[in-house]
Amino acid sequence: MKKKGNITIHDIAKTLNISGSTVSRALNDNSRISEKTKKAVREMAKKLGYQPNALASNLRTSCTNTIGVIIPRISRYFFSSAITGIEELARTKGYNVIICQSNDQESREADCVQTLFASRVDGVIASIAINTENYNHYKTFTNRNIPLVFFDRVCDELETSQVVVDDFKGGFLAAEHLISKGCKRIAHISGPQHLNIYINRHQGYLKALRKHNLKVDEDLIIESPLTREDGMACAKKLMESTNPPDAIFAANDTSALSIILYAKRNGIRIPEDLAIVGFSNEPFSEYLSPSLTTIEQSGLDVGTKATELLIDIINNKTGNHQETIVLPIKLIERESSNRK
Amino acid sequence: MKKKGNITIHDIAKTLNISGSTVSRALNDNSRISEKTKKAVREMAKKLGYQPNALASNLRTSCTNTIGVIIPRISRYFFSSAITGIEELARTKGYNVIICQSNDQESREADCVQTLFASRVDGVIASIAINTENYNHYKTFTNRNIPLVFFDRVCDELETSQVVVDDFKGGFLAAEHLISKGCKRIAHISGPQHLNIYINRHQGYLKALRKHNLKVDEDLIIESPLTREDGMACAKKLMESTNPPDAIFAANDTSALSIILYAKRNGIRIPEDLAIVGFSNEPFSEYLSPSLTTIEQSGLDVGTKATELLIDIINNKTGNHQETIVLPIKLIERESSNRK
DNA sequence: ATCACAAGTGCAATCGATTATCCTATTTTT
DNA sequence: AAAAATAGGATAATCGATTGCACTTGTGAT
Repeated sequence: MKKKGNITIHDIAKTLNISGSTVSRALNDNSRISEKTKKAVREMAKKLGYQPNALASNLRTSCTNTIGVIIPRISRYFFSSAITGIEELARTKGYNVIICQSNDQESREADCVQTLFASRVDGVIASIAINTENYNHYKTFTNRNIPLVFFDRVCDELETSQVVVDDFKGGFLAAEHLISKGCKRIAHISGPQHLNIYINRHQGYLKALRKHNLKVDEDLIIESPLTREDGMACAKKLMESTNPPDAIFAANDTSALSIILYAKRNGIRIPEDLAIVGFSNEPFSEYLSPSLTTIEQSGLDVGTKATELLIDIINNKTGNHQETIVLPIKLIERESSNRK
Repeated sequence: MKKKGNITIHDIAKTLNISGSTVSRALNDNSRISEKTKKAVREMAKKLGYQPNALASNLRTSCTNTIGVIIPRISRYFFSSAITGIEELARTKGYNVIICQSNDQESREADCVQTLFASRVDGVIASIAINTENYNHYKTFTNRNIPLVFFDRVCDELETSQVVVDDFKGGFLAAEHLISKGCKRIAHISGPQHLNIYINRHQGYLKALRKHNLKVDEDLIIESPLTREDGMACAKKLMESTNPPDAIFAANDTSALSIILYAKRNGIRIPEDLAIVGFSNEPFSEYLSPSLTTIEQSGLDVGTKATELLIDIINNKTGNHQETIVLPIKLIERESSNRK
């Protein structure tokens, strides 16, 4: 039995004594319906409190007007602002957004893929979990021609479009900035080297050193998962070595924070003894003491751009979609690197 | 636009030479189907790569296994961790989650309601936009018997279940803590007084003052939208008055942050001249200089609890659902109030 | 008048899964 | 052995919106 309170187009049709198809067309502003009828339908729809049933529409048209998002964790500022960008644009274009968090675990990421696929999303925007090394689960989408756009942590193995920030330039600017402050032994705490973003930050760092004829000391380069804890361990390792650095470029702000904490606890002066540059401009970076010099990347812009790209592909499925968009970054100078 | 390569139960039925209904029942483990048939169906489903079409199922059963969430903004840590809690539990219970942001605007909030209703979500978890004063749009859900649970910023006008933290006690503890540190003139920067959470924090503050026989000075209580900018204005107003406070309890960490910045710029020593307590324990609060004493509230717990409640209601629609769950808070003492 | 054509609608099939109801062999009961 | 019960499965209606096709009028052209 029909649930009361749920008005369908047929209820509208009945009260106006016209057919359901006419109501449907009127509501969709089809040119074959006269203005007069459209007006009557709209008014009656409003009067009855009609709410379209997206399920029925989706089933028929087999498009859900829904975009799926897979991210490592929503509680990281960069990702939550990316989602804000995604949501904002998606909603104005008439799409819903379903968000799944991988918690940076490959298996959870595979679950997310299944969930989004079962929901028949029209397209997917994803940023890869930090420990994902096998990308096969994403083929669920590519195999079935479901548009897929990666952002930030992208994957070159799959032929998709992607949106990234200029990590290479970020690494370059960070290192060059430290060089300009007179630092000679610049360490780098790098992220997992199977992720492009960390490779690029690393490469940018190397390029700056070479450009300014500083020799690259492999002992000053550490690969790290970039957590609070590991950042602390890296700081300790670097600063207790026989020939410690006079500056550190950390591949994210979290590990830069750890370094600052370590330095404070051990009487190392920042920036006099040790200058520090991070990456991301997390909300806390501005308020640290000393405040943290870092590379700003706009999650909002990345999210917006990725959505733009995705909707483009959805609306125009033909053609080769392997665009890579690189968004600009910006060095934000603060106290942690402000040597005279 | 139809995607080919999508296997339906009828494809399975055809290859096995049985009917679609049998396949459906087999996949749903219905007792009327023999084990033998079930096994054959499962195997064929796997072999063909069958993926159920949730849309069709949802339309027929008119339940979507989807929970809608309306929050002010995802980029605030409290809300993003609430979502993490919601997602986590929802997913293990077989629900999807659709998130909408109101951006703290009433009109956007009304849009979110429409969107979620059109998606035919099975239930909704919401936290009210800061400037919402009319709650009629939420009646879209209550009128149609769609379970609704509020959290944090709740609404007493509608008869729903809610999950909040103990804001009253938080306000009380914050003020009492300042009193215990010897403060005599304790100001309060309060939030919009149409929102329960701010009323309660305010009331808790008042109770602590009365308990300890401090007279309440209305000049020391300011209502504020609690933004960065307005926090600065409040600090200025309070500290430039003829009889400035020796402590401030701010209803959120953002305005507490503003106060700290103001004090630093104006040579006011914290906590010696001015002790400060915030509310929320934002991620940055720990790293401020001085670090900020504040009230910790767990977004994760609130989200989890709200989801628990909602799923309960969904599964048991009868009965009167107006439970209010109050979760504990905790005072976190840091430097900003650490007077001898 | 006759025909072609367009505007404005209605009819009925369709999307894929679910489910009330019906049907046909077996098996069990008396 | 006849009747009843049961197992196992098939049919067809259904959810609500969309859409290809057919149909009715009215209008202008021939």
